[in-house]
Parts: sequence; structure tokens; C-alpha cells
Amino acid sequence: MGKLLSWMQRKREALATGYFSRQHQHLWFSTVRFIFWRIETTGQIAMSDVGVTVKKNEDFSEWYTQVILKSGLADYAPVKGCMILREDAIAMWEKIQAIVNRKIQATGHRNVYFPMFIPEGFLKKEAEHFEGFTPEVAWVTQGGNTPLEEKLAVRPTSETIMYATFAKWIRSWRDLPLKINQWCNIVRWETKATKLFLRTREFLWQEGHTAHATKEEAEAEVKYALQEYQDIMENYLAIPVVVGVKSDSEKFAGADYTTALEAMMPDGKALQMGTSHNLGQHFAHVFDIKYIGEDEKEHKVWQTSWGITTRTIGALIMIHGDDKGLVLPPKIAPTQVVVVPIPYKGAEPAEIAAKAKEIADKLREAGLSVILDDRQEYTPGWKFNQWELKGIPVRIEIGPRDLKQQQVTIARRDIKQKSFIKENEAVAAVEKLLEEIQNDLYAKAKANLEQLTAAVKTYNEFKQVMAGKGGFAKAAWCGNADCEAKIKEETGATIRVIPFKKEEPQTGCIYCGQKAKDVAYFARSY
RNA sequence: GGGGCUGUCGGCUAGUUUGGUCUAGGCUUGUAGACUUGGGCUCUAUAGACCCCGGUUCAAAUCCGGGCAGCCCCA
Repeated sequence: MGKLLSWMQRKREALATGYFSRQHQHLWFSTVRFIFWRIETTGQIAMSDVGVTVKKNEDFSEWYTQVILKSGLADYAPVKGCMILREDAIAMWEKIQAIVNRKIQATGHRNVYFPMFIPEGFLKKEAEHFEGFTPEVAWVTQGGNTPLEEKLAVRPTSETIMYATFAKWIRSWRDLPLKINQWCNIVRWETKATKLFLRTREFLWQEGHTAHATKEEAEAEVKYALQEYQDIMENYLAIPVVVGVKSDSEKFAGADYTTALEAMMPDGKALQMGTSHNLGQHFAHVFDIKYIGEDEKEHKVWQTSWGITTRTIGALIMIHGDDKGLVLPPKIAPTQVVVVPIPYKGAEPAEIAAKAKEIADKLREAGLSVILDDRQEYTPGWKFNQWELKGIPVRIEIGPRDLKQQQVTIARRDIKQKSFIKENEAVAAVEKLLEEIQNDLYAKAKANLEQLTAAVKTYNEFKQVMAGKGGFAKAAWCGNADCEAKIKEETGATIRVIPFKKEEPQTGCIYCGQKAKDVAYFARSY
């Protein structure tokens, strides 16, 4: 009772001292809120929360998350760092799968599936490999109610479990080359800084694994995989990449050397788009993968492994997306064309609907993926926004005006431009437009990459780049890992790649000034 | 690896500073209907939330501790 009284006392004091000022505050905030509400409800651009509410160049990180969630590509899962890939994301991944499968199957690789559980002993066999992966391995220690005698790793990559089996499969030179690939999920237990698509504890990938009789063959395979990846990134995803070799400190744990593709994101951070490793004979030694050659002698095999992941979809979103949402390259878009009928009352709605269907069918016959959005319950404006959010490359509108003039209205997503095409030329025009969009997206991304690439001559210049907008800094490097480590410590930038296209260093090492070995691409990275 | 911030209907949020008229308000979305349809139209009705566990207290969305999740910054 005493406390109640003291509360009433305090409340009375509060009322006496602060009440009116709070009322004023409240009034003021209400007014401001009302003004924003007017802007939102009357403005051309701003609208409800259905769309993306931040601008790409104002809050990139928030923009990225919103685009993914609101376009319906993915969602968060209940477990930290795990994501749900939704219909459109899987559809895109399936497109990538189809392209990769077509390419590698044409060159004699075949798909397999190995188990996701790897005995600890396997993982431990190659010391460097184990050391590299062990900090982020998830372990199964119990089955049902019974503790396991040997704990099982949930695969962080499949070299060890595959190569234990390779040792059984490979006996003779006739068994070589062995070229397999698998599509699967991978678990790497990231502790923090997880991000949709880019860094998740579980992700999907493709891992190719090959074994060869000679070093030269393995080298050719490493190069082959990387070239195909480059083709996919540039000619399908419309993402320009820099290709080359990783420095020793960045190479795959257990490899002789790693080659990689690196792309540049709009926020100035690099993203690794794929890797192709030359494993040399390290695994062949520890797993005892040997064959009897034509020379009747015993030899160890030479191996490669290479992979790309669902991460590439994250790059796609970041590079091509805009303030209205996703922008998808036509070759990867799950749906390439959406047809929206615009039915006015009293303006032959049945005819418009029929015409829309006719156009959609014709486009489908031409091999395009088409959605006919004839939902009655949404207005055309609402549909336009929705399909733009989802990044569908081309939209066709068919309304009374079009009907009368025997034309269709074609709108392209990337530059939001409308044009009017005679109805009987529609299919050809759309096909041409899709190609144009594909090329324009690449050209634009290429221009951005060039703009975010700077050749630097001094360490000061280097630091300025990294402290500013970021991007690639092309700089001379002596080859010493200490310099690399210092640079990372001081600027956050690492060597992303030492390009295949060698450039003569114009200066000494950017850090120590000693004679430079290479020109390397440095950047902060995801 | 270190530091900081946040968690309220499906989404955005008000309320938390100062525990109590909060039986948690608004907008949006969802559902039903009407009206519309060339850029997220309008109206009516209706549904829907305090992250989890514990503590303090007569009383917790509000304070404290822990957990889980998300975000940001630095290395």
C-alpha cells in the first residue's frame, strides 16, 4: 500500500512537471508523421511496405536484404545462418545446374552422389586440409540415444570421402581420367557475420573431382573448369570476373594452388564466384590413390577439384538489382516475360483476355518462359510493381489501345522503357529485346567493374582506395606473405587474385618496396 | 576475434526513458464483399502481436539476468 501511494505521488509529480511538454512533443511528432504519410500516399515513388523501401546507393546492406525477402527469393530459417531458398531462387539454381551439367557432361564428366557424413579419420588424413576446415566443421556425435564411436563430420567439402573411394576404383591407367561431379549441400559452421546467400552455414553447390594420369592433364582440367565458369558468369549471369591464381595464404587447404574468379560488388567489396583447385598429389599420397601405368609401374594420380555455389545468386542480386528490386538477366530469369492484360469495363474485356493469351502462347511456342498474369483481383499498376520487384526482364501489356492498333506494349525491366510493337512482330521483338537486355546488363556491370578498379603506385594511394569507395586495387607485390598479412591487417584488403594476364610491375612491392614479382588484385571481400 | 544496437499482429511501427486507463493504438497486408483496372485506387466488414526462459514487484511489452535470432562497426 505504501508503494502504491509512492507511485501515485511520483505520477503526480510527473504530471505536474512534464505533462505539457510531452503533449507538445506528441503533437509535433504527429505532425511530422502526417507529412510523411502524405508524401507516401500521394507521391509517385513511395508506397506501401510491399516494395523495397530503401535506395540501393543509400543503404546497400539493408537494400540487399529487403530485395531478397520481398522478391520472395529466400527467407530466414530458425537456425542462425541458415536460409530457405524459395521457388524463384531454386528455379535460378536449376538454370545454373542445367548449364553446368550440359557443359561438363559434354566433356565426359558424370554426376554422382556421396554421403554427407565423413568419418573424422578421413578428414584428418591430409593435415593441411583438416587444419583448414576443422574450425568450421559441424559434427554428429550421437545417433538416436547412442553416442558414436567415431564422430562424423557433416561435409564441409567432399575431397576426403570421395578420394578414399577413388583409391578403390582406380587400379589401372585405363581407369583414368576419372571425372565426376556432384550437386549437394555443404555445411560450414560460420560463427558470425552470416548473410543471405553470401555466407550461410549451409549452402548448395556443385563440386567436380577428377583424377588424372599426368600433371599436365590435371593442369588442363583446372584451366578448363575455370574457363567454363567464366563463360557462365559473364555470358549467362552477366557478371564480369577477374580470373587468376590465389596467393598461398588464400588457396584451398590441401591444394597445390587455387585458381579463382572474382567479381566486384557495387559496395566495393569483392566476391569469389568460383574456384578450381590443382590438388597435385597430396591427396593421392594420403589416400593411396595409385594406378599401374602403361609402363607397368605404379604411379600416384594427379587431382583437381572445382566448385560454384548458390553464392553466385547473391552476386547477381547485388550487381543487377535496383531501387525497385531484382533485375534478372534473361538467361537466368525463371520467367522471362510476363503478359498483363489491361481490361477496361465496357472495352471488350473478353477480347483483351483472348489476345493476351494468344500472345503468351506464341511466346511459349518460341521457347520462352512466360507468365500470363490474368488475375482479376489486382490492378495492372499493382502487377507492374510486383513483377518489377521480382525482376522479370520483359513485360507485355495488352489493353484497349493496343487492341485497336494491333500492337502490344513492351516494357523492359532494366531501364524501365516502354515501346510499342506491331502484334505480328511481337515474338521476334521480344527475343531481340531479351538478348539486348542480357548484353546491356553485362556491359553495365563491366563498366562498373572498370570504374571500381584502380592501378595504384603507392601504399598511400592504396590505403585511400580502401578507405574510400573500395574496389580492386591493382598493385605490385613482392610475393612475400608477410607483406600480404600486413596489408590485410592495416587495410582489411587481401589478394583476391593474381591475374593470368600478367602485367609487368611498374613499381616495387606496394608494401615493402622490394622488387615485385606480380601485379595482384587486392580488395576487401565478402 | 573484439565492440555496439535491436527483437510488439504477415510487414512497418506507437507504447519502454519515468512499470499501473495497454482490455496493447495506427498504417499496411490477409480474408469477405462492393467499386475499379494504361503505375501499388477507394469504401465497408473482419482477422491478427508484446522472441523464449527465469528474476524483481501488489503489478512487467516496459526493469534485471540468461538464451535464441537479426543487424551494424572494428580487426
